[in-house]
Amino acid sequence: MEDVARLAGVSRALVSIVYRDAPGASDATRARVLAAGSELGYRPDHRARLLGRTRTRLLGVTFDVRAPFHGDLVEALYSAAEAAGYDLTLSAVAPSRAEPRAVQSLLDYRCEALILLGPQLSPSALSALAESQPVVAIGRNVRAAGVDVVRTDDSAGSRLAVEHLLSLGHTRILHIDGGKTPGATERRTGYRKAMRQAGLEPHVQPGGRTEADGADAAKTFLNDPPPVTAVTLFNDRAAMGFLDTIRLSHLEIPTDLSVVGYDNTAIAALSHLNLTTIAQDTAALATQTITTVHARLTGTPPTTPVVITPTLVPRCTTAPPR
Amino acid sequence: MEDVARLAGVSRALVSIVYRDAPGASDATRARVLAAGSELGYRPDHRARLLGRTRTRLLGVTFDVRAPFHGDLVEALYSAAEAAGYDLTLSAVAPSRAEPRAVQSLLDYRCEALILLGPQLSPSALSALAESQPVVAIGRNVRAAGVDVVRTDDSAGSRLAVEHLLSLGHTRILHIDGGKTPGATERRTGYRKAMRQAGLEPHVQPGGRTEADGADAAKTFLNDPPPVTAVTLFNDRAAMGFLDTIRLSHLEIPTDLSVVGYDNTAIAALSHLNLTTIAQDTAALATQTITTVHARLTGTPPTTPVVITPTLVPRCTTAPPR
DNA sequence: AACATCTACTAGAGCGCTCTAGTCACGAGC
DNA sequence: GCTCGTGACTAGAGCGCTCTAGTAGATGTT
Repeated sequence: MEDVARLAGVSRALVSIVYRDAPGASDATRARVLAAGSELGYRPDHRARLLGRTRTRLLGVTFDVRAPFHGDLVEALYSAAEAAGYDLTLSAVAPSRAEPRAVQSLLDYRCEALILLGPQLSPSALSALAESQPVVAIGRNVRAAGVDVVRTDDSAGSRLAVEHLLSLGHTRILHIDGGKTPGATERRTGYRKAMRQAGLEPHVQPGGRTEADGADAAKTFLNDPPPVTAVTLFNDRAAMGFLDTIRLSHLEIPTDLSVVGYDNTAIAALSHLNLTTIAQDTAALATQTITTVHARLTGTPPTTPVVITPTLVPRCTTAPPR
Repeated sequence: MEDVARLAGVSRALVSIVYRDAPGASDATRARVLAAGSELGYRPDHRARLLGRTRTRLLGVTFDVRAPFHGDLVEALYSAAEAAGYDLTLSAVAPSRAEPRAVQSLLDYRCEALILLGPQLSPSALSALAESQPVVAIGRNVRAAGVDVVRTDDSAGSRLAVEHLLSLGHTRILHIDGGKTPGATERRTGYRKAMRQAGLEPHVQPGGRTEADGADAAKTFLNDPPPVTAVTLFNDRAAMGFLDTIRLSHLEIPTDLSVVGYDNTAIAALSHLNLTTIAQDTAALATQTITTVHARLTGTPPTTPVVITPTLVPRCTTAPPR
């Protein structure tokens, strides 16, 4: 910076002004400084820049490197953050890198706020984090003091799935749940409510959130087939594993069995899978998250939980029962 | 920091010493400072800490948020970096966030080096980046001045796949390639060489790197089935799309057709897919990458490309031809 | 007793920026 | 001619650390 200032024949402060696009420099000087800067290959040091400010405009995000849905969400968050003038720093959660570790590394970078995708931390751990900075949990309906929640209305999502199947003429519908995964409870109870409201008996089979869980569920299913004509699963990943295993049996999809996923991940849309699913509105989740964070940071206590309405994406794994 | 120093009755410098685990403080004082620190919830500001140092020990990583293999690699990189005393900062590449953008944001954070997973940038763009800091490309065999390469021996990987199929008795083997994806050329030519060496005629069908590409390839394949008994695909994702579509046809896997993937992603191992595949050694790729970066940063010019040998993971999608 | 050598600690500069509080020159207004 | 305002620019402190140089006191050495 010093060098740029010298080359342009101005003070360091003016270089700062020019690079911040702040008022207080004539067009001629501005051009001269920028020319000097690019000649020397100068780029302002982002960290030093933040050091002096109270506001860093840096948001920390934890995500699961293995969850395709998290990938979609991260992408949406980048756009939403940029639009609001925030910067994102990512920290991955993986089998060998637990969530507390991922969070700690974000804290070291003095993020202004923490955005946690489907956090598995206990409510008390989340509250403790929320004491030092705003914390937003996406996709998990957690009640923890000081923690804001932005999520999809999973109960409504399950209802959409059930109603879609009802409208096709199904009456015996099974739900294979997500176990303890964030959101699983809501999707399960949403299914139960929708079934009861239609005067039908709900049936829930334990499942999980990975392809392997879905495949296992399919084996259990095939082993002693319950008298159902349709299945709703916790998410697309599980649905994928389920479908793959079912295809190896004599059952035809959707003729013998209709299947509905959840999340509308990129994979569900693939022509060969063509999975009927419930779409979470990632763009809305992302912008609402940033809005919430911004409100917290600027002193206005935000009203959460923010609940986004999902939509049904009918594709080819659902049809009227035989 | 000031507050901690005051509470512990010492100078700021001593607090620094204690938190850096540097010599020069008595055990008693050390304990007192740490107690004061935790009472006040003090955590050193990572950014400010790096500011004064020439070495930041911060490595920037770009990865594709949609590629499961990148997820595996990121995880391995975290461990390798930590073991060598480096810190990682991630920057995602996504449809709405192109690679140059991801790289720029890393540069703003003054990373000591850039680690690019399967970069799509041109050699000249890569060289330009390498002028200001070390650049390592993982998984793409690119020749660009100053750019180090750490990759799997993809040619050997393809050979492994072909030899595995030969040993089962296959002679008519098709390769569905990865188009312009990094690594595709090596896998394609490796296949061709192995076939010719066995006195067989290579057959290559254009493909791609996503599930959709694999599914499309399967449609083309089924439309006018070539007289082959086995198929090797560019990667597991394409293999997955391919398999899903093939399963809808009359063809049985592996009885009528053997299929080999590439990458050994978590999905390939799932019981329902059970895909025979070529495993890239992510741990080795990661540690070699960190070693290379470290060598560059400490002045020793590293010898690259570093080429890691892949291994065959036989599972249930390959069998002797009918 | 005089000096060297440790250990435990502190003062203060410096990292690369931004920000506040100026200075200075020029022109407008009365 | 005097003030006042304004645009263009600068000096210097400060952000939260680390690092160098140095002090004070205890211990060892001859």
